[in-house]
This record gives sequence, structure tokens and C-alpha cells, in this order.
Amino acid sequence: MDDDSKNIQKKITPRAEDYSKWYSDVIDAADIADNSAVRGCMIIKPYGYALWEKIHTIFDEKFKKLGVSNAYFPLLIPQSFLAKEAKHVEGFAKEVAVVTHHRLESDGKGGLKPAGELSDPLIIRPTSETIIYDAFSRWICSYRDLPLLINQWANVLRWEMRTRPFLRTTEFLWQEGHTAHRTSQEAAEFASKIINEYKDFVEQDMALPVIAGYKSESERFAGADQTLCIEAMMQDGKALQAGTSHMLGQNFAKAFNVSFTDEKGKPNFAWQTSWGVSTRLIGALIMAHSDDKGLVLPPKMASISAVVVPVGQGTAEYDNVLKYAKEFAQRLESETGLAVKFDDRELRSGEKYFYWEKRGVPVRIEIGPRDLAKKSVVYVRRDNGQKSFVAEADAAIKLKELLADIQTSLFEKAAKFRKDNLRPVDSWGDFKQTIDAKPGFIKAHWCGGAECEAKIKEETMATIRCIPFDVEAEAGKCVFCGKKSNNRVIFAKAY
RNA sequence: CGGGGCGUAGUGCAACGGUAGCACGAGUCCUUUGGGAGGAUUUAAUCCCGGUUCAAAUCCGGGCGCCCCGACCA
Repeated sequence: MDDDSKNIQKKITPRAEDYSKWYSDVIDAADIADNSAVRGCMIIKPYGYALWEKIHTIFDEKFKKLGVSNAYFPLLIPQSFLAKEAKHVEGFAKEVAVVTHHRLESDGKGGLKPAGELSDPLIIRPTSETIIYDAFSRWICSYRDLPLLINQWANVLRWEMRTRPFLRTTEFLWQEGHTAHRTSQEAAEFASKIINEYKDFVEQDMALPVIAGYKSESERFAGADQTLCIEAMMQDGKALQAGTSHMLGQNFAKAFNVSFTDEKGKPNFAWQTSWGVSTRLIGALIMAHSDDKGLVLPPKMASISAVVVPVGQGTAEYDNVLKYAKEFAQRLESETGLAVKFDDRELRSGEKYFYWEKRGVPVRIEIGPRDLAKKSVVYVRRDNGQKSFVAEADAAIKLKELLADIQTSLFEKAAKFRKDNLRPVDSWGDFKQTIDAKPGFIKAHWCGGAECEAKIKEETMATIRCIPFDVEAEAGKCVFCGKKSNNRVIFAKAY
């Protein structure tokens, strides 16, 4: 009984059959997030927020290179704005929070009641197309004002029926980009540039392979002509949409009168795009790489690259070890330009190992009396636990090499997992059996019909995640109805 | 919004309608210290309102909250 309770509290073992429990265990263990008092909202703790800051920094740089400027628009949007684009309102109406009053007064029973009813209710942005394009309509007059490339970092709020930490919280942080262009082609090219940046980030920095492609019509953003997306496979085989870029056509331009005069003096509606990634990426990161011990951070995402743990407490030399380890950490930090943490807390060294493993720090550096004598230190990899002895003189080079290697191996491990769980299927019987029995994605032919798509979803819970950009032309028959199909698409159960 | 489950120290669990207990944590002291250490000692709890009863953590009604599973979704 003692052992059991010990295990329950200390172990954070993933259980494939109970993924969300495992997920929250990892989050708690790593001290990343917490529930808030508000339903479905989440408090992101400092260690978790550092991951968001990383994402923020990397994307700011990418966007800058594309000529995108940051700006900020109001949290509150007039309700009437939402109604202007028919499909958009249909998509978001059922999940917007509405502000109807502007003050509180006593209800005479010791409580408060809303007062000061607004004549025009405001909604809390679920996304900002409407209020941004209202501004665009005033900012854009001539073809010389185009392209207009804007991004905003913001919180948005969607009253979803069901929430999951990081993957779907009521309030979440994201960046939303909004652009206006002269031609359809230019807008389409921009939308695909963005999805490539997203893919690049998730694969290069988060070490997670994704499939980039088009959404089917039913999975498109409300109000878009085309949605491009990247889809990642989590460790339980489920799909997670990690980023989207929408080709909005002239739908919003017409609704909000985003128009310009062209070179010949003729009026035209602008062609627009919108695109975003959110704190969901942190969820993807946690779910993609974590193991029985907790988080595993790819080096490029880690706010602490390495942690120096002094060992040998209680020995005569420990004071020297502390002094040496501290200097070592400082020197390593300045030589590599990486964040190297020195952990001199009064805890047993074993406890510190577990502490930093839970938090996913890529490399642990152990320094004790024996190392002091040998002028070397011990590097321990978080991803596979491998230990290596490193001479003091090589410390900086070896750390950089090790981090690069961890980054690559994490990607390769995830890529192998995805490859092993991406299955071609050619008959409806196989499809149903495979989706039930085996985790992962299915590559199957699809006729392009919304009816087949809907019925497949109804019977199996699987949806079309995307029609990959790099799909090979291949004559085949729709896995559901048997009609002609020219290529395979990706099906999966999704978060 | 439908279906299911659960509310007891900070956390995880126990207690037939009859003295609320265990483990972990936290505090203090001693011994330890190259992978979550040991001993001593201290600390702290029945979600809210009502009912049944000599007696309620336990039974009943209502409320509130949380978790899981669906529908919806980044």
C-alpha cells in the first residue's frame, strides 16, 4: 500500500488508454500550467510561458523577413461586424461571448447585477478578421497601399463546449496575420509562403514532422475559399492541426469594402489571407516528445539548454565542487551563448536529476569531486539518458554538438513513428478495421464528395486531415463509394 | 448541450449511520548525500444549503464545483 501511493504520486507514467490523464500529469509534473477559476481557461505558469516566448520570438523574426508588421486591434468587436460575412457568422456565432452591459450595481441582496445595458452589444473576439478588415477598408485606397501585411499577437476567446489544456482552452494566445493583395495569385502565394514558415518552424524548431496540405471544403475556416494547414501526429496516433493559413478570396473584402483603385483607375476588391498559430503548439510539443519521466524539450525550444548539478554533498571537497561548478556554468554560458542553469539548491543530487528531467532540460551536466580531479564533467542527454565524459576544454563545443544531435534525433524518432503509423488502405472494410485497431493516419482514395466525407466521419470518427501538397497522382477508387479518385488523402481521428 | 463518474488535511487515498485515519508534502532537529535517503517531532481536512436520525463524511433533496465520454472546435 505504501508502495502504491508512492508510485501514484511520484510516477508520471503515460497510459495510452487514458491520454488526457497522462497529459495533465506531464503538465503538472513540469509545472507548466494550471486550471484557472474560469471554466476552460488555463493559467500558464512561468516555465510554460517561456515556451510561448520562444515561439513568439522565432515567428517575429520570420514575419519580419516577409515584410509583415505587428499591430494591435481591440478585444471588443461590435456585434454587427460579425454579421457582415454570412459564412463567418455561421461558423463563430455559437461560440462567442457577448458583452451586454457596462457596469454593475447592487442587487439589494448583498450581490451585484449588471446595469447600463449597451444599445449595441459587443462580442469578445473569437478571431479578428472583422475588426481588422473594417480598419483595412479605411487604410487601403490605392494599389500603392498594397500589399498590406499585418500581424497581431493577442488573446482570443471561444466558448467551446469541451476544453482540453493547451489544445482547446476557452481563452488562448495566438498570432493572427491578416493581409490584403492586388491579385488572387499574389494572395494565394502569400498564404502558401506562410504555411511553409509554419511547417519550417514545427519541423526545425519543435522537431515534429508535419504534413502540409489543403483542407476539404467542410473543414475550411468559416469564410475562406481555401484553407492550408499542417497536421502533426501525436504519440497516440491522433492528429493535431498545428497551424492554418487561409485564402479568403474577396469574401471579407466585399463584406467590409476593402477596395482599391488599380493602375487604370478602376475600383477593385482586395484579395486577402489570414493565418495563425496558437498556444496549442505548446500542447503539441508536450504531447509529441514527452516520455515516462516527463517533458522532453527539443533544444531549440528549451529556455534552459543545460543544467549543471553539483554532486558529492557531504564530502570534504564539496565546497570546491560548488565553486568550480558555478564557474564552469558561467563560462559555458558565455562561451556558447546558451542558457546554462546552475542548480545549487540544498537538495540531494538525485532529486535534482528528477526535477530537471520532468522539465525536459535537454542536457544535464554533473560535476563531482571525481570530475574535479580529472578535469572533466559528465554530460547526460535527456532524450535517451546516454552519459558521456567531456574534458573541460571541450565543454562548449561538445555541448553544441550534443544539442544539435538531440534536436535531430527527436525529429527522426517522431518521423519514424509517423512513418510506421501512416497506412495506405484501399477498401472500406480495411478502413474501418484499421481506424479502430491501429493508431495513426490512413492514406486512402476519396472521390472529393462531401457526402462520403460526412459518412466516413459518422461511422469511424475519422476526418480528412488534409489533401497533401506533395501527393502523387494515382488512379484509384474512393474508399467509401468506389467512384474515381486521382489521389490519396489523409484520414485520422483528430484532437 | 446530452451520457457517466467524483467532491474528506497542500496532494493522493481510507473510514458498517457511532472516536475522521494512512501515505506523500510542508516545518524543526539529528544522521545521510555520484539517481526521488533514514529517524524523531510538529502541522493540517469532511464543497454549500436543507431534510431524516439519539447520532450523518456516510442516507435523502437541492445547489455549486471538478473529471471523463460524445456533439463542436485552433
